[in-house]
Amino acid sequence: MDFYKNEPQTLLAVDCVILGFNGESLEILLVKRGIAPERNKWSLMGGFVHEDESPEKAASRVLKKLTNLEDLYMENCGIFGEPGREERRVVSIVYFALIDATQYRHILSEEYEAKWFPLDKHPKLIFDHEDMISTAKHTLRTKAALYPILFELLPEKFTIPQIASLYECVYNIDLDKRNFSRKLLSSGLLIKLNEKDKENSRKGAFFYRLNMDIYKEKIMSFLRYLPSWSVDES
Amino acid sequence: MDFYKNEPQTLLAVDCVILGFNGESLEILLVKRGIAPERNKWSLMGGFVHEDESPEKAASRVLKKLTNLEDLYMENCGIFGEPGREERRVVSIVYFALIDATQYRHILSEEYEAKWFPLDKHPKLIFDHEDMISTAKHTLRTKAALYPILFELLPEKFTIPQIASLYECVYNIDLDKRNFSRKLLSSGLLIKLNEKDKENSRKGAFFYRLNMDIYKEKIMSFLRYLPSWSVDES
DNA sequence: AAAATTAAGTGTTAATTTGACATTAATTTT
DNA sequence: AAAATTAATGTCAAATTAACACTTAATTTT
Repeated sequence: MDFYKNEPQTLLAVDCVILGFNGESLEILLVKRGIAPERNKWSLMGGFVHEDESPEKAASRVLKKLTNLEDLYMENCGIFGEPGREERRVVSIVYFALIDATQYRHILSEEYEAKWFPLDKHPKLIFDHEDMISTAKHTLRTKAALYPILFELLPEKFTIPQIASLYECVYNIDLDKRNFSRKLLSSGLLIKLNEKDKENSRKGAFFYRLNMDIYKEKIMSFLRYLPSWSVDES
Repeated sequence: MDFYKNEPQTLLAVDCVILGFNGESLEILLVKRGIAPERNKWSLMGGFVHEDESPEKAASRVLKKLTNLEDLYMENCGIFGEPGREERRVVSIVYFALIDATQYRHILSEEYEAKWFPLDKHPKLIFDHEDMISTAKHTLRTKAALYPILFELLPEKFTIPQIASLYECVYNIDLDKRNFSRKLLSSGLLIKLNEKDKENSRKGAFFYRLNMDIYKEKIMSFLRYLPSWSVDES
């Protein structure tokens, strides 16, 4: 049986807001668009959803094609489907992806003309891609307020000053590093390594890595208006 | 010019997880499906996205058709597009909607066979609609941990015991009402009215309403790892 | 080689917030 | 009028936070 015969079909695309952190500031990976319309203009990396794949899968595929990376942290952060947002009706599902800064420099596929830009100072983009970035930023902030996802932007081994400046970037604030460090350490989320990062300071800062068990536990653990104990996560 | 000529098209649908609160527990509004396949089985209210509307618009339309309510609080909470989730390939965008319990009883459209069920004890649903409810619950919890959206489930005038039991429901916990009340009042979010709810207790509890200015201010104001002051929300 | 410099990391303390519990207050029912 | 019920306020010790000072480990300059 063939159902829904008279229902309208639509073009379905994904667009990726690919974010990285260079230790100083957030960056976004943009590409020069390869197809018409708006060919050769800067845009988010995107693509159409194939017939045999989910949108999420499509986003992974597109990301892999550009960066050669798999299993990136990725999350849906909006759906753009206003009629008229492109010449032809296309509903676009937007994902943001977080990439570890230290790996990405050399992995870009040759196939695309791609470039990292400062997140707050990038070229004009096609269609409503600027709005997509805005919602991605917002989702990132909301999510990172509850879940320790910003670690996805850092290498496996990172220092506390690194995390601090990452949080400062994302929320556009100044942190008291001393209090921040103490708070972070008391969470039990970090495991101290016997090794220092000498790149960024004379004294050098100890490397840490994530305690994945605690990482998973921490999810949903800081709910406002609620006592912090025992939230049933079913 | 006609772009994207050779790209595949797909059926795009919306499904709505409609939640209400009856003072005691959360409820979900389900409908008996009107079309094949799976006709006459219980399901989420849904519909196809028309050619001239955005998915969000489609969800509003579908919601209005069922409840006659407009401007409901509504939020995307997932995209279900695995090939094989239905007989035919359909990508479904899921929204959850929050409805004020005191209004909804008499507004249901005659056109649909719809019924409120306890959220934790509802009939089996078609396709992957159960999963949709799970993600809706999860999104609700995450969102409500940062934003005071649960008020959307209450009437304009509400009492503190009402909010407390709502939070108890959503997070499946017991609250110390005394501490909860103190915390809530100190947020400045509530404006005390000169009127009591006598329905639910002998003494009666004072009604409050939301201070919308503070409500908007509160957004993003309780960030873990960050000092609570001055988060630039641009 | 000593002194200056830089940024990391640890301490200290007062103020605030939280959690646990007790009491008082307003109303209806008996 | 007493009993029952639930709202609302109060108390206090413990925990957490914010603000600030100091020490430490290394490198660079003199």
